Amino acid sequence: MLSHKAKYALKALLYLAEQDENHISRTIEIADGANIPKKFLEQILLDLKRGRFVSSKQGKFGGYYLIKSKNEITLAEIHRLFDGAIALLPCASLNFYEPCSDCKTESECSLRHGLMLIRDKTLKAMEGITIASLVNK
Amino acid sequence: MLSHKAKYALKALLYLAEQDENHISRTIEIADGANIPKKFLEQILLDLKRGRFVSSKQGKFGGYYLIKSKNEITLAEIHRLFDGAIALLPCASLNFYEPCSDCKTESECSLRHGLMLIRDKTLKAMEGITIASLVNK
DNA sequence: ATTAATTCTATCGATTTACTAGGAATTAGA
DNA sequence: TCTAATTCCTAGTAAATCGATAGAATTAAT
Repeated sequence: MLSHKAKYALKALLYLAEQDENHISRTIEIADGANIPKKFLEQILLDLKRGRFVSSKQGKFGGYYLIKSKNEITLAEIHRLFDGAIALLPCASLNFYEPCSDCKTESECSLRHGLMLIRDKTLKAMEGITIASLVNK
Repeated sequence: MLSHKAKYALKALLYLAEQDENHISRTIEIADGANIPKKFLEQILLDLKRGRFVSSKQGKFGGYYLIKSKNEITLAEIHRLFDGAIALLPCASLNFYEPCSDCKTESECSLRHGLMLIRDKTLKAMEGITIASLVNK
């Protein structure tokens, strides 16, 4: 399941994607528009900024705007940024790989092979969902 | 990601699937064989029993054994039993459906449609992974 | 009865989650 | 330069969840 953070991030990005080019959205505006607790959203937007999905203008009349094309922001990326690995176990993960601590024979985790199949399919599906694909759905 | 419980459950089922027909496995035997904390495994086996994947014989010479064919136990079922919904949000779930609380227009959650596509693909993949398919991998 | 096993209930500590609070830093306009 | 509006940053917190443990009750074979 997605965390609230990830869900809110998607909704915030969706909100930003729906605005006119060059429009700068204040946090409060996004919070109201997408029904997200404002202070919580602040943190999320900062995370999205660190992840280079959005950028911001500070001070009066400041706010946030997309810096990545809505066609290029995928569910997979947002999942990784907020909720980490897409694979079901660390030993089956590409970006968050860690060996199993409880597998007797390191390289022969009985679950790994099957879970890597799942990961590949899930990942492909998640890369197919972009912010653009969600707009006006 | 899978919880430890779900992971241990899969490993326990795998262990049981590898035993001779009619063999009854004690908890301690499974725990040692699959490297699972014994007391924790107890709970997991009880959950698996409630889920009708295994059954048990009590008392001396008691233990656990599979009552469902290893071809019919899928990753999807184990995920649902221990970790709940396979979908990324409750509003996109088949078995654990709940409406979003933060979506303005109930039936028009902006994420729902995309997440249902993911769910369908992930579910299909997870239903393809059975205990039998994992044995000797 | 004794022994060895499952079953059941309760609890614990640590971590994570979902927020909230308060204020510092930054910017623009009056 | 002052003020208002905004982002940015650091803590803190209540609740839930997770991973695991403890111990007593129950059951069955000998």
